[in-house]
Amino acid sequence: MTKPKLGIQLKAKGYKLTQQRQQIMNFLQDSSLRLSAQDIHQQLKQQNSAISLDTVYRNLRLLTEIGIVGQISLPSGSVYERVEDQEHHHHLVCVDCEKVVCIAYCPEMKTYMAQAGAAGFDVIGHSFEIYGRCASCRHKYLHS
Amino acid sequence: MTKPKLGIQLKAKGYKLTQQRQQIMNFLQDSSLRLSAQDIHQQLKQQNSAISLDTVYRNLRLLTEIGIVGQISLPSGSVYERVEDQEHHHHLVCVDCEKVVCIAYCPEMKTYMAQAGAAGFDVIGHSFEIYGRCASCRHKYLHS
DNA sequence: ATCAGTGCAAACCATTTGCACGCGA
DNA sequence: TCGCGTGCAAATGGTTTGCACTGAT
Repeated sequence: MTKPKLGIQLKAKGYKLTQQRQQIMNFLQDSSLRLSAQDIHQQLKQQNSAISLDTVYRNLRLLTEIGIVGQISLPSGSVYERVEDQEHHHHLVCVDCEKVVCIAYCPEMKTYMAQAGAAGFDVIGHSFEIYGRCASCRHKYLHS
Repeated sequence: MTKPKLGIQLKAKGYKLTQQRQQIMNFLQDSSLRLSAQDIHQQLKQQNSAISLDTVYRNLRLLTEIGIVGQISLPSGSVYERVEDQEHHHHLVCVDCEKVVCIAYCPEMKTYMAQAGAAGFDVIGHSFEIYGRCASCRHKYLHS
């Protein structure tokens, strides 16, 4: 709504706004969920807008590189979410059920960024994920 | 720093202590780095202790399930580290030359871990990488 | 002696890529 | 029109699995 239109952001980087890219972003826009490439492909198919799986992958990759979406790696593959700079956050990832929970952004992260700057690094992005077992999986785990 | 012996931990869960498992753990023990299955396989091969890649995968999986090692998913695959390893550090990764620079462990990271605990999460491991361009690559980049 | 663990090769599955055609600017 | 973007199919690469053999207890 108040953030720059997708088309603008793409054009600024020299990319075209295609139907497929629009559809993918609409999808990530609507849902606050994190979706895999396959999820997106499936669901678009059910909306009668069949776009190829390759294209979904290609565009998720592009959108990730541009910084419009964020990629989260899981043992079974990656999931994606829309990035909003204002609401930057990180994740807890359950190694059993792969549930992903957001944790609040913590200003102390800046300590790391400062070190990066001191090392002469131009920071482009960063990833931070905590892996573990969620409460319910831990319960199952202890009883097996 | 005497933690339970590997053999004991395995036996407690009904698993055997095999040469291969011992070798893999020795490896993770020694190195403070996080290694991929392939890394471990390669390096063991160079030590004249050739164990099959499948076995490395199978055992890393087992050790992860038992909670002896932590698995970290990255887009290019998984890396593993010893769980008790509190003294690990994080990295700056140059997106151009792929140079990796270590940065010191920062106690503020505990703030995140605390949040994980509050969410009922059993922390097994975490991943934190800063992506950017190193000083020399930035120079080249600006002149291309 | 038994059965979990191993090696090998083949299978799997998410993701990437080469190529020819189609569509956005 | 021009060249990026797409679809298709085939390739890739990390990881898993079926099977027969080996080794730890």
